[in-house]
Amino acid sequence: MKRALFYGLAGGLLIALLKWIEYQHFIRAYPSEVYGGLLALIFTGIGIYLGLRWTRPKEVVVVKEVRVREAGPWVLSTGKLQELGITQREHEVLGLIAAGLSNREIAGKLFVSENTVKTHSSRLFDKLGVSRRVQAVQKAREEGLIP
Amino acid sequence: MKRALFYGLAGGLLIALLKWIEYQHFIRAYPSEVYGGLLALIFTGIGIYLGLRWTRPKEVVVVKEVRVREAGPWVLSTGKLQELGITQREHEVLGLIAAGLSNREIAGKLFVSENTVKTHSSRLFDKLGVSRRVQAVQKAREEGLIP
DNA sequence: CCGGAAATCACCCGAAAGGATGGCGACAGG
DNA sequence: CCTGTCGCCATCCTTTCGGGTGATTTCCGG
Repeated sequence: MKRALFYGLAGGLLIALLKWIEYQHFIRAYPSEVYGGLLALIFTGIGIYLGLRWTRPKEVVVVKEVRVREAGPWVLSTGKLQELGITQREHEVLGLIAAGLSNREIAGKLFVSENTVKTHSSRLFDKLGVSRRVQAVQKAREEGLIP
Repeated sequence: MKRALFYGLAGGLLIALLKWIEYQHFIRAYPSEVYGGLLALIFTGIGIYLGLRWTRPKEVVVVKEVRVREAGPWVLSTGKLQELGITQREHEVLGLIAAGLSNREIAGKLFVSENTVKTHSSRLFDKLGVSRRVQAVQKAREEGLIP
């Protein structure tokens, strides 16, 4: 729905723009240059957006130094995750919260909106039974959800 | 897989469409439209490529594992404390922050006002070179200021 | 094909946290 | 005595968080 609107608008704008240019006789003076250049720019932008959007599912792994105690390379407690009903995305957000990132930074890193990060973290806090991020990090560490 | 099929089909359809258009001599009637469409397609592709190219490095999988021999029952790094110029009170506040307490709770526990806690934590963040409490906890743990 | 889980996004609101500045009393060392 | 450090408190302002509600899209399994 939203996408349709977006494309509709973009298309409308494009057409209007072209019309205007046509009226300015630019199109007759530099037909392919102006027209093509604009198209190229606009669609390059759209391409970047689409590329980022559709390839998102590629695994996003955070560069992180894992400090291991001699007990071994730390193992994620998958059981706890399921027991608490924590989804991958939530777990991902948890990791970034523990890394000290703000919601906005997390949103940037995951290519989603800040609102999304907030819902994720809210649900996360719920499932962990905490109400602040520092507590969440503490709890998660205890439960073996993060290194 | 499903997506690949979809794109394949879409591509096929597009080509067929273009062929049909060509056949209808549309190319002669509306050259700019066809030209623009092609440009759009091409630059969308280029955009996708560029978008991926420039953002890819950010999600390269680099799991750096640093083995550290952290044997004993943890010892406070007094040196670091002095080096950073952290006072006892600030260190005390740091501990409570790491315990997941809010400024108000810390104030209650230390019998001081919330404002005082805030100045302490502010200075603490300054000395630790961070700006959020989760970061402070993380940093402090790295430096051996808290268990 | 339907229903539910998961992920996404939006908007609102109130509380918490953080930054900047300034003031005040105590106490130590030059 | 003067200066510096520390601890304490306040006020103002901005940003960040957290909670609540509702909606859409995608995908999976029955």
